[in-house]
Amino acid sequence: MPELPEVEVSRRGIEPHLVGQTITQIIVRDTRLRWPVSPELNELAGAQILAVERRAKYLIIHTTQGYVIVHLGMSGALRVIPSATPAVKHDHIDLVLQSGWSLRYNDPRRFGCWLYSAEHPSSGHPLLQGLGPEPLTDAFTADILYQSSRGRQQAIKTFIMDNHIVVGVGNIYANEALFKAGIHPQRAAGRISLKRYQQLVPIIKDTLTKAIAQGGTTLQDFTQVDGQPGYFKQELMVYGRGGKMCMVCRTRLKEIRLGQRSTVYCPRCQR
DNA sequence: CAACCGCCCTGGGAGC
DNA sequence: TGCTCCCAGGGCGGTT
Repeated sequence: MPELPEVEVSRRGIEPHLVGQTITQIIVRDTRLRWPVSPELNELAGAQILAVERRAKYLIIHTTQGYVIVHLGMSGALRVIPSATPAVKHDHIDLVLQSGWSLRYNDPRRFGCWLYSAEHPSSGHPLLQGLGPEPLTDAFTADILYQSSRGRQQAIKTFIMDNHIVVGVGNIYANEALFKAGIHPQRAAGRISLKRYQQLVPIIKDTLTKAIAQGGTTLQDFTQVDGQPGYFKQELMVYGRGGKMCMVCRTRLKEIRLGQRSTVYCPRCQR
């Protein structure tokens, strides 16, 4: 399940294969993604790819004829493969390149999207409006979290997963970061001190950075663009370990549901 | 506005 | 072995 690290790993994987290439053809085998695949994509044949950017969990492919917004949803994966490679089940879209290679999108659950935007989507596209800061930039600070949380009763876990507050922190990394910071996931965001936010913010950055370096977290679906799994799963301290022993204090980890999401924490280490 | 909940979807695992 | 049920969850949109 792609969160920010997995999307960034995908971006880094596809970028060198895409930038400078001319698109010779777009093959859309199934238009039924989260929203119907933009028909305008068919007109990108002949366009040259200028850059592959990431904003939150969106990838933005810059071309000489507009922009493509790609979201991997829950189960989307991008691979770069020789163009003649036969398509398998759930291979919904190919971006065929002049190099003889294609960018191929596979998405069993079809929660992802491929949308066309004539203008850069950061300036006006509804999907990218109102997003919070990127967690791996200097714009994401303890002060921001502290200020925007004052007066809020919302649990800290759903608070840091809210894209209006900070983007890209999904369920896996929210669980992991709160464990490392020793913060109980149900604690009201508005009742956490600046000092604790000053501990939490570097931990979030560190967790995401480390996950990127490991190639992301592979649970079922995610693979890097060469098909290799990510290795961050080995680093997980709480996610997917409900009922097992805390790796730090050997207390049994608790599992609850918070905002419809499975939440695992150590009742002793996290207060 | 804050907070919550339903929904979209398929594969995989558990249970019978 | 094969069926049914349930769960995974990002993020939009609707409701309280």
